[in-house]
Amino acid sequence: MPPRKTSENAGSSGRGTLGRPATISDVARLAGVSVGTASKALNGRGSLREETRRRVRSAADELGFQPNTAALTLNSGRTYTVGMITTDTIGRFSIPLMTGAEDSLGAGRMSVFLCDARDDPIREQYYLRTLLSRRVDGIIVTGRRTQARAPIGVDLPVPVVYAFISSTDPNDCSVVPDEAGGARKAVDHLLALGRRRIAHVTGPEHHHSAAVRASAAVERLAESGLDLVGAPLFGEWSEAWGRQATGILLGAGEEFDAVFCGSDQIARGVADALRAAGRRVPDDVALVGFDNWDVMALACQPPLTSIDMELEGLGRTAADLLLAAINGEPAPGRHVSPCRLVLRESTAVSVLPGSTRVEQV
Amino acid sequence: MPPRKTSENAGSSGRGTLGRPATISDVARLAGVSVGTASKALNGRGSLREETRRRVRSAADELGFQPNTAALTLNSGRTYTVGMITTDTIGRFSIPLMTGAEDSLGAGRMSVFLCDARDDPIREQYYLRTLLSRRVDGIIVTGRRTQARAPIGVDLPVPVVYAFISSTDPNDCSVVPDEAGGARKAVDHLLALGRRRIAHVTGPEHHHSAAVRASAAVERLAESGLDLVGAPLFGEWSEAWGRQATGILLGAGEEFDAVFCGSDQIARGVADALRAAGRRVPDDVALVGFDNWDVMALACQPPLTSIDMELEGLGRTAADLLLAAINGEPAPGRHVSPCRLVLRESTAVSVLPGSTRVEQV
DNA sequence: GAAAATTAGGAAACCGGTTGCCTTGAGAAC
DNA sequence: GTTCTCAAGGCAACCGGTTTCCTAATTTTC
Repeated sequence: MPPRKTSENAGSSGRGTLGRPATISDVARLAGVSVGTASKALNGRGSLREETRRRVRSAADELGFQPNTAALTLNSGRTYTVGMITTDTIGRFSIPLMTGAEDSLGAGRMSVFLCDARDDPIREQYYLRTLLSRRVDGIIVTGRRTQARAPIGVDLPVPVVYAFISSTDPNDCSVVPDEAGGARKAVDHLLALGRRRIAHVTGPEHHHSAAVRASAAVERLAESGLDLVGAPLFGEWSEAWGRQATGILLGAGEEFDAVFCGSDQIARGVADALRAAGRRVPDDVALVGFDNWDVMALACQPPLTSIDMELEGLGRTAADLLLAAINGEPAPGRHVSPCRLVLRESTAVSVLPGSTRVEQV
Repeated sequence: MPPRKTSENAGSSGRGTLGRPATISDVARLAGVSVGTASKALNGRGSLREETRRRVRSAADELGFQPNTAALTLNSGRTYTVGMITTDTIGRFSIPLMTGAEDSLGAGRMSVFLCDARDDPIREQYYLRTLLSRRVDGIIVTGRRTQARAPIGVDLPVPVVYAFISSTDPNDCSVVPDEAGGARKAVDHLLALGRRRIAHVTGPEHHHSAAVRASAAVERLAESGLDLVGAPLFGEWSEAWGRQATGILLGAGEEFDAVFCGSDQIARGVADALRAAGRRVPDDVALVGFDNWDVMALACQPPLTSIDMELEGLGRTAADLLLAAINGEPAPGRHVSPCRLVLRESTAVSVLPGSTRVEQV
């Protein structure tokens, strides 16, 4: 019985290295078995002689056979792919989140579709449709702000996990940093150092993170019967604002021995302005930042004690929750994950320059 | 003639919104036509009555039908997907590259697989196999350093474009910034300001970018019959090194009226140290950085003139070249794309504070 | 030596689309 | 009334795998 198509397989040369990738038919033909048998041999199914399996395997090796994922998807229904949508531009916060998520997913042999929606709802919906059309197994939604946002879609056919940002629908699964807890840790630390006159400089009042961190700080002080020095100074997330706010603090005449800042950039501005004004950090004024952004915290003079939101861990957690949901074990609700205090010279008088210590909390 | 499978479609409710996504069979059934006809109706093929097309389209809308990409892939051979491998961890340089690439690719209705190889050759090869198994239409390789690297694979069945980094194989397609040209622009600018005693502080001597930028600067000065003040100061890519190098320069006793720095971080360190030493920027010493990293350049006192490598444009170019190669028009070789000088106060005496001007070059 | 049990591997359906070819039916031409 | 034309749409092959079912050959059993 001659093979039906004699046209293409006249020469057996070069199929594996050149031209189109090898298919399982190529493997089967080379091994002298049927396609079904080849499939069984490669997947350890069916009942085959060991010698046959070996022959098929070596044929596959020779041709560099890699199963076509589209075909696998078509009859398993699974794509082993998840979509990751950053609702706003990929930036400093998204990177560790993505890295962490990619880490967990890669270990689970999942691939990641990257979508950058750039704060544009239309792009967001476009990407959502694209991902659904590609039948991703799940979706991770991230963003630059922790503030809750409207769900990206309702009744979606795949599980969705929100990372860093959260969904306004309490039944959605969100993973967020415990910013309030982080702020409390910062104040705790300053209090433990014996500082009692603590000021707070942070970002815009309408910014969720600024508001949460500020009120947590105030609350923690109140628990110790203390007040903030002045009101929280709301401004921008910039060094320039840090410098400016320091001027305001110094000009107000009220003494202060510590400043808790809403971001490392602000803290750095404060540090520069304090130094320019002749105040020593940490001797006269202890300083704590937020974000633990290495570029800022380490370049600051002196290096900055800061709160780390552990974004990479957050990304991993989000991915793990998504994998669980894909496997039929969803964990709806807000999952809050703790922040970590990172000690550096800006609060520790006796630490050697350049060293970094992490407090166990 | 009753339908063969009566089991599943007893109730017509909810198919579109719940359960598994609608297939073209669902659409065909609802519209009362065959699957083939439904396909033709939705794609504008074949010869059908307009009324039939409308009926099918509205059935598709009602069910929220999105064609299964795996099925499309299977018979077109194309996945409309490209892989993006960052050879080292996703970072500050990768982001604009990715954003730019994603921009061009998204416009071409391609999706992007993100792979973070973290400087690990094993991860790199793992991801490469994964991408090939998924039959991506092409691959973009990026990295943190511009230095040429060994090709990620040989005789790959899909086109590859290297962005920012380049391949040691001159037949591969690479897109790289013209760092030497950027350095020349920086020196040009300082010379145009009348500065003649220019120093250079930069990163590690063994780092490709540091070496290229330094020798281009020296060369440009030589063309004007000038020498650098002292030798290039090679160190680290950090603010601390910028401060330290400034100390060296000041201590050497040789006068200088400008410093060209290998990075914005270094430049910022230099600016801080100069100010601490009582030298005014730009009046006494003009300062040019490299990278145009907004966080550094804008927070610097005064804001920093810098060289922008236009990474987002680079990413777009890489994506465009990849798309061209996918469509059968490869453009092998190194493609060098120009840098841009961004003017700020650190070199421009009469510029209003806070404003940014871009020189046309 | 014949019937039963076991094993190895092939044939074909299926996943969800696309497309070439063929059939059907209606209107036009004679 | 019969043949020809052409539009409309159905049928089935195909893409590349997996899996179920079945057949053929071998071995076991009595």
